[in-house]
Amino acid sequence: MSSNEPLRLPSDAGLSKQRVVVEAVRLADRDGVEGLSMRRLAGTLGAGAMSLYHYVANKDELLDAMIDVVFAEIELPPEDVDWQSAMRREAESARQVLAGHPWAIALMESRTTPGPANLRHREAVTACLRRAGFSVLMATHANWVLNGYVYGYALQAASLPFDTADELAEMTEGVYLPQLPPDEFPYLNESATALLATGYDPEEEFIFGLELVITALEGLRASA
Amino acid sequence: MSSNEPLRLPSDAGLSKQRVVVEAVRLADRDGVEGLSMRRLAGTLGAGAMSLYHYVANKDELLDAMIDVVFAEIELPPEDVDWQSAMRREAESARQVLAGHPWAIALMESRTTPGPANLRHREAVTACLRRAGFSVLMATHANWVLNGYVYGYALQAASLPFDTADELAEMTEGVYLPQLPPDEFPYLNESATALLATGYDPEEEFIFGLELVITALEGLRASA
DNA sequence: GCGAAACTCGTACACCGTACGACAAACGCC
DNA sequence: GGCGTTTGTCGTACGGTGTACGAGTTTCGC
Repeated sequence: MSSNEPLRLPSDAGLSKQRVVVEAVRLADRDGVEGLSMRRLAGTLGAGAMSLYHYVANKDELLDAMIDVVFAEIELPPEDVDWQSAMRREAESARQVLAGHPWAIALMESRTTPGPANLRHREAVTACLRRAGFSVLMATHANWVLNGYVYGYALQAASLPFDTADELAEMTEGVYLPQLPPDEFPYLNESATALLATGYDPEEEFIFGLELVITALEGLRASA
Repeated sequence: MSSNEPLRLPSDAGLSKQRVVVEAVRLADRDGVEGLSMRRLAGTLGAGAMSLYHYVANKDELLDAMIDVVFAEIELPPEDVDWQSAMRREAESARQVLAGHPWAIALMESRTTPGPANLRHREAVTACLRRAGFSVLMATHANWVLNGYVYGYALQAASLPFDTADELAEMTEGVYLPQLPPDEFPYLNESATALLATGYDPEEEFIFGLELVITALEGLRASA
């Protein structure tokens, strides 16, 4: 290096916790969370590795902050519609966001302290349910079921190595079906074959389960 | 080290892929997956680190195998009962197993190729549903919903830093409630307070959602 | 008995998170 | 202006990681 001036990269305007975390999210989106190292992150920010520690206590705190950035991207349930529409919107938004940051799902397991965006989000969902007439207990149940379904769906979707229906068709034909001989896996074979013929839309699949859950919850809205 | 003989630890009877993977699971259960290193694993097996690579191509393959060991622990749905009872048993077993290996949930996201135990399991579940009268399409839907709920519940449960109702009460009173001032989080505060008063059983919570889903699916059993 | 295969593992390399402390720039205050 | 202090940067170093490589040993088939 030639001089002692900061040597900023193109879009650089000084570091900040915000900038560090956002860039970390971008890096994780591109290379996965296992490709995210303090040195590489610092590199893309045009800084030395140790400079990051001025904005983040350690890598764990960085990961926590990244998760909260992801939560902040999820739409809050709108307040001017019935609870079912509100939950649909919120859940679909969550699905999309988690699909865009697949690493976030795996990270959620190990980070135990919810960030501010997470809390704000839970508050808004709980508020929506309570105002719709759910009891405190039933709102807690509903929260568990809805979140469970959304996270679980995202987890399953993230572990599928394709994004589009075409890719799925290719994989099914070329990789999955050959692994499912009809004598050993008759039913899975049948499913895969049918799925190949019918086509398949992950968003539709999500909505199916979501409607199922929402409808079932509506039946319990007035219960204790 | 005094001599050139293998120097086996107590319960040692030679290495094998089985032994390596099972010990890895035990280590992950104790120290979490981030505490699982090839060197430490080799250490507990009384072997050199590089010896493991004779049974496992690399760490990723080890992780895949560990996941499949976990899947193998989950009960298959019994064949001699109605589909609802069978799914209840299977889901409850899955919940227990995943609660016992919390690291497995986070690992599932990144490992994209299902192991043999996983496949066998999916086959058995699909068989159960098909025999109960679900159409191919509806069985696929049901699989997604059920798995989604179970995984999502396990994910949420794993990210809670306590296991017993007592610990939860302590945490709620000492840590959570103080973070939920009534003016900023009125509804979460209300929930936490109620939860503290009523007590709380994670297994009951799980069963609530499970029954909800199973009942809703029963209504679609005869649909296309 | 001997060649080959199966198995073990010491060393080395590139990379990781981060403790420590040296350094420079910016700021508050006289 | 000067000058202490705080704020921010980062080079170096340490102990860890996964694993490539190859040398060593044991076991097995003939």
